[in-house]
Amino acid sequence: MSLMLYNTMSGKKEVFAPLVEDSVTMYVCGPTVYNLAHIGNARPVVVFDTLFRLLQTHYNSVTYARNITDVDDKIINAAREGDRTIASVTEEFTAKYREDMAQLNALSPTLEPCATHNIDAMIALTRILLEKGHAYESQGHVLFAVQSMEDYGKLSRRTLEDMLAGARVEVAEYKRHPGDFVLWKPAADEDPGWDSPWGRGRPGWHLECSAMIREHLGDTIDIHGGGRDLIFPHHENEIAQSQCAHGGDYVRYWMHNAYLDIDGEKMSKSLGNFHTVRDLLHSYRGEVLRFALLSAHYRSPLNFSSELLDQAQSTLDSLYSTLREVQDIELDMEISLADEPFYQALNDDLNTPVAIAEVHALAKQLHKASPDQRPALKGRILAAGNLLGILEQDAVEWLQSTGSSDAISPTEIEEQIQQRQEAKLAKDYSRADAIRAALLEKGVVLEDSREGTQWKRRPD
RNA sequence: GGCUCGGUGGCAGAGUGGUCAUGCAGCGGACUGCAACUCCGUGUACGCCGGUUCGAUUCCGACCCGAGCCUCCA
Repeated sequence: MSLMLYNTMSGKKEVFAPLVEDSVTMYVCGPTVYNLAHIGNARPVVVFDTLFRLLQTHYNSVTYARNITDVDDKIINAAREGDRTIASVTEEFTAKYREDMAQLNALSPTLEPCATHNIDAMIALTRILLEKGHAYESQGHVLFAVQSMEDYGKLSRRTLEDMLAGARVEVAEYKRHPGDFVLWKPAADEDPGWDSPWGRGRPGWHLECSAMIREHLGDTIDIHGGGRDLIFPHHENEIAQSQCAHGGDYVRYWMHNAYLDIDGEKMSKSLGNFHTVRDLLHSYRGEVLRFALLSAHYRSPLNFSSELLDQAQSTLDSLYSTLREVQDIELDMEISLADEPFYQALNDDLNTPVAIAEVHALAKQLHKASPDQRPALKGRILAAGNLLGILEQDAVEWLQSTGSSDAISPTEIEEQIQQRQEAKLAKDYSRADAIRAALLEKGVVLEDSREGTQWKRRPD
């Protein structure tokens, strides 16, 4: 089964094949650690985590790097405003970022390089670009000269002329061409900085990724991912830096996820529809957020809303209910992934909506299955869940756990169920119904079956 | 203005030149003491106008609407 991926560079789906047999390198642009991650930041994390899982079914070695940008104007500002040190800001938000992403069932990347630990590599790369005539010094800055590159703009499909035509920003006077971008800039004494051949300064944003990729993954990597907005200028400039510094291909497959809308509008602080992952986790479990993010194809815009999250919650509840039916059944994991429709969907450019539809199809089959078919179906559903990063929790726990500490306890619930059972046996249905209604009032739903009564909590 | 990309049923969201996405919600039925769960059934959905075609939501063109990028925003 071959994996098809849409490559932004070609604008087409392509058969994926790594440069080195059985070994894949993937890099995804990570956070600038100056505040909490919002739900939009979570989309690439969940998307590329799913790809990471999928790649591991194909290849023995998958190296996935996600950087931490821990030097940046915004960090400096955040530190200044909060009257705290740079390190305390970056440490706090790096830790919180990792916690939040773990809540979304995102596996840890293989590598998480920090910008500040790779300054030497950035200086080295800048030096090469200067030596090769692709960069120049000007007023303490080192700038990349876009005109020195033949095919600058090929990823975003724009020419230098297009960019000039669309320019709406004042051009800094130290630039030779308006499109030139900073590789190294001078640092004020009170700001973080490193000694370099061009004085004390710090790296430009684009330089970080180029340098860290080269340092940790090599001159050519297989997959580079991130949000659409990074295509220009960030990824375009990475290509310029890396390709001009050492020739050859920099990235073989470029992948970009679409944006999230909130209630049909762009997410922004001024519209008041800005949701941090941490905030949403107060109301929804991480798996619900993940499922919602996977409910649309990664290249389509997704309209994010509380309704979407409620739907995701209901859908997961129902899938977990299905799994609860077979919780005591031994599972059969001897499945042939290549034959699985959900696997085929994922291999078609990570078509998660179709993969999810296939999980529903399996759940439906499971409800109707004879006892001897159930272990295999359970195994197939869990295998799909494993790739999607969902359905990995204990079903009973999922259905019965609660966020609030003042909720009715399981012991009490069991007692009530017992009393209702007695009432039912005595044909005292009004009492039985009263008990059921009282439990429902407390968010507990009863489900009777021949084997007895089961319960679950429903969200408020 | 330039460059990209979209507009699918109440909501979310796949996909396709010619019977079906799928889920959530709704409605009807079965099951149930009644419910819940589950099952069965149920929606003249593809922005607008032309064109190509035996046939278009799917291809082509115009139009309307929306989004992203245009120097550090996933």
